[in-house]
Amino acid sequence: MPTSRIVVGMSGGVDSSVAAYLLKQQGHDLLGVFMRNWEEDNDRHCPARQDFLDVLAVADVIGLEVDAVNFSAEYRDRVFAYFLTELQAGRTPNPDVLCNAEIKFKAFLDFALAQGAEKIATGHYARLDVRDGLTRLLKAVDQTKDQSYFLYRLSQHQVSNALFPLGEMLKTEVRRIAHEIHLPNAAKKDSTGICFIGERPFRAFLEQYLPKEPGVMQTPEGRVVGEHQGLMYYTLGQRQGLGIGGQKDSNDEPWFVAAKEMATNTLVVVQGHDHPLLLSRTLTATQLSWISGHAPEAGKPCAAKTRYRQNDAPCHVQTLNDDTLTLEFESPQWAVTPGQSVVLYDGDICLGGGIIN
RNA sequence: UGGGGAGUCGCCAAGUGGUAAGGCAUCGGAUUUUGAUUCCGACAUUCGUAGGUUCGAUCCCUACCUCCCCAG
Repeated sequence: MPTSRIVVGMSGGVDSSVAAYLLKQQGHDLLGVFMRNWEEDNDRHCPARQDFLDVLAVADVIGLEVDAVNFSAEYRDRVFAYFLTELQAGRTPNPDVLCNAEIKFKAFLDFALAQGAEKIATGHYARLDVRDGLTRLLKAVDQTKDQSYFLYRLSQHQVSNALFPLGEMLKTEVRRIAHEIHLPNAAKKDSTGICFIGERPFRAFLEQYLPKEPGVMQTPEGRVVGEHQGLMYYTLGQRQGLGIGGQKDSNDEPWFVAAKEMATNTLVVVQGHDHPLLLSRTLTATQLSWISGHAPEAGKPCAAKTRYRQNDAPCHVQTLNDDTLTLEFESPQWAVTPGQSVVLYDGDICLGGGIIN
């Protein structure tokens, strides 16, 4: 196998560490780069520091040259600003989708190419398959870890310059390798939370940027059952945090967010997981992006995820033009939420998708 | 003020003499590169207060406090 100059993005977690190790084994000219993309005015817990130390420790074990870059300004301007704007509009954005399109596979890719790299690599669980000059994005072999959902917005240029060494592997194998070669972070817990920002109390964090705006929670019939702290703090289908206790003359079921009425600052809540207002058979999406190179044909059966880590649901494209897509599902989908991404698949092939309206 | 009813965990709610169900909420954990959803676990030595009856009371009796309804 011909060796080439590759820059691998390293987060300090096991996945990117093992990805780096595998590339190193293949004999590539490898540079590991840590991205620090979030600066906090007064950060108490600074996991980024520990993460970078982990990267250094891993690099030491596998014999890797490392560097660090900081795209905080880009992240703030291109990802976080959008995140806040969407929330203010009452929608539920997925910042990680944008983070991939704007930071990891744009700012970072540009940086790597400028360093003379041929490709960048990451620890994403997804596969790439080049065919007829087109790079196809496929689901990971480990279906439980598949992250193609987060990558659907990449362009052919972006994806054709990427490598995903873990796409064919199971997470359990990755952990095993990490232990076998004695990586210091072999047992490190998988990271969760918004990428680069991390896990933190969501409401308290957002209050720093979006002031509270309390209003009422009411049923579709108009009965007031509580008070909310601001519509931007809630997402459709949310159960936790509503604080609605037992009601007189009511059943025992929990309450869920069914809708946000921005005009009246009202949170509409319904009782029961299977309430009809939580289900929808169709959706429309805009800001379409087709990683497969072209839009799917209308009427052709495919499958779609309306939220990460959901099973693909059988559906077909009803109508489609350059900027709007309508989908119809075979069975109603739960809590289809504006701002989230809908991603279409043809089997293992990720076709692309858009932002739900 | 007179008559009636009710006071059990933050909320709803069983229990009505034998030593406090359940649900919601909440908290903790698992899962998870989006705030979820889902799953698991924790959660009233105490039943408005003070006495009394009883071997034993949340459950019976008395007084008081509070709330609701109807009269006025």
